[in-house]
Amino acid sequence: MPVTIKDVAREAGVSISTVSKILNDVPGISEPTRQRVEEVMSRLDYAPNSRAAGLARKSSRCIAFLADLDESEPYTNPHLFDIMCGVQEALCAKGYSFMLLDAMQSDLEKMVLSRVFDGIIVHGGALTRPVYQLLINRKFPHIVIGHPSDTRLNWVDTDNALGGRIAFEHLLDCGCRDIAFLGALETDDISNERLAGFRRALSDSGCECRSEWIIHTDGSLGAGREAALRLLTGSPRPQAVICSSNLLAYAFALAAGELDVDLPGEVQFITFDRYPYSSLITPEPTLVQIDVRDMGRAAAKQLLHALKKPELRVQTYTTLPSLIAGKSTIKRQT
Amino acid sequence: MPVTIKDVAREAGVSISTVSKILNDVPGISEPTRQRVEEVMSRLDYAPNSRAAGLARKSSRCIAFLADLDESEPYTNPHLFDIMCGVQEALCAKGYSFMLLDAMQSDLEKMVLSRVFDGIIVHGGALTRPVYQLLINRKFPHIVIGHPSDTRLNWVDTDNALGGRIAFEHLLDCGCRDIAFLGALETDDISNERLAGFRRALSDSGCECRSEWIIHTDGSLGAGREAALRLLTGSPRPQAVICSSNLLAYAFALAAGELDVDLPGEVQFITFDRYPYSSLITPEPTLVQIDVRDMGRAAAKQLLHALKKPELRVQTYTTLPSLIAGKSTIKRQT
DNA sequence: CTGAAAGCGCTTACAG
DNA sequence: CTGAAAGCGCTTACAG
Repeated sequence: MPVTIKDVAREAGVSISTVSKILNDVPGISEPTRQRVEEVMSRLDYAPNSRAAGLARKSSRCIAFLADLDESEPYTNPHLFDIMCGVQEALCAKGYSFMLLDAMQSDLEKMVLSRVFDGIIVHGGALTRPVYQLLINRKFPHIVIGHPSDTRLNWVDTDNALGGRIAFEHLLDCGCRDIAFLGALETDDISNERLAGFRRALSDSGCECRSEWIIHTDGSLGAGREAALRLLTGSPRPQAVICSSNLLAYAFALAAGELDVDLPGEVQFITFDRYPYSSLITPEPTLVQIDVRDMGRAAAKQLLHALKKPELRVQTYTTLPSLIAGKSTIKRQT
Repeated sequence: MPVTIKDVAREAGVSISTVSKILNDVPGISEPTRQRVEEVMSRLDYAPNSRAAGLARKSSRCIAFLADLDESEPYTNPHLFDIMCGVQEALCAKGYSFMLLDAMQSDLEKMVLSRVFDGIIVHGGALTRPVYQLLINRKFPHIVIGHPSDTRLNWVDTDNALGGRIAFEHLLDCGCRDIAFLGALETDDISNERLAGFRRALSDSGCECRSEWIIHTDGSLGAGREAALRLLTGSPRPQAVICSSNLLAYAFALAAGELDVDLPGEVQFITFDRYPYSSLITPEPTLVQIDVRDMGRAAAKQLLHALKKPELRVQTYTTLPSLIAGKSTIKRQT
């Protein structure tokens, strides 16, 4: 039988109201009383029952995180885990707890109706039609991670287009003007946004955009290598290549090695994200890094904020991408 | 104002006791009553308030998962995420929810006292002294993932020694008798257990164990490559190498490539785990795979079981390792 | 088979 | 500054 608020009250010679007020930092308690009660609480190892408090308070101080937890996910998408960690961290700092839900498995509607959590953060990959309906119809507090097409939802995202621009501008700084883009599938949103940012920056700066230097692959190692071989043996050859993913950068470096093309002496390259493969790439790649953990933190903070002001609209890019200089780019002599 | 059990009772013309019994599948309700009440529940979109139910029932139906959520963790340890997914899956299937806790951040003792969750699964890396004390002193329901040195705790783990044995036996089947082991730090438990299993199997089968073929590295790419170069240029040269990690296997294949050693024609190799790097290794490695997601499931089930029988001791290896044949091993002509 | 009542352990007006 | 009381929304003996 755990110790309850009654035990504390009795032991301290006060009412349970007083104990409760001290627990919740309600002002208007005399200092001697507060001290006495706090002494008793710690002596008895008292902590308030969270369910009872939640019932009375009508809030669980718990936020759910909904994601696809496929078999393959942990290995192919470490970023998802990192986002989660960021969310967890920011919630914990505010006294909230973090509940993980699998999109495929959980009866989300029932959990929402049961008020198991006060709000939900939905990873873009798990935003199915029913989830969408639920959020809209029940006006349930939420943040989507990843820019959804429907603007009635609240969301945060990383600015991939800006990432593409930053990659371009760095190469420009290095003296490159003939720049190719090695991308993934045309249906890959992230790759496309990076490409779009690159293109816009390209035209802003008055550089020429050769269509044969914009390449879409299926994102695989094999396809990346072949595309890289074509780029490197084509004429004219670009001075630099933006690889839209880590794996494509790996493929690119592999192809350059086969052709004995010196990186970055003859051709420079840049990619995105430090993981999972950049540590295996030679030369160590310069990359545009996005702190997705920080985006997770931002999502959590925004959601907690929205809990107070339900009418608040959150639709924003968080956490600017930053450049991490490696050895795959270098200032060219002019 | 959400709909409550009272609303359902009124609308169905029964008492709240009756509704509650139907909710909890308590036997002794007439079929017509049950049907009427269930119709009302679904018409009103009713789901019982989980906090109120938990308060009355004195259980949260929630299990915590404690892990180190370092910045680097998501990228260096995808297995942790996979274990979590397994735990989540098994809990969800039993109507429990999954709460994620960071070892560095959360006030675990307070949460335990507040009865936020009914039990906890502790990832080995997060089993610090205070956590240990808490579990023992409060007799709190728990499962540790990874074999702790103190036997008063409940735990599950994978059988890494068996993995080492399986790797060895496969190579033996392929006709190799001169087998080296390329390991990580001498303080790396997993690597050591694999090594121990290998050694035992080696002596069981009467093969010779050359001490210069047991190599400890710091587990890095560079150290792995150097050790591999030494092994491959040494005399006598082993017929096969067991690489205790994915990265070491990558390093080994790299070194063989540099020396133009044909894999698996001249030397065979085998490693553990499919991720994160095996897809980048040429030839595609044969590997001993451990389904850590399944271990997560097992941990969750054991913990739920232990909730009913607090005196139950769980100390067991779950989920046998299995061999996945690749192209880095091959039956030798004899 | 059904229901009235006590109780789970808190919070929050409200009165003093 | 402090406390009595109502209430949060369920479950669970217990009585009928």
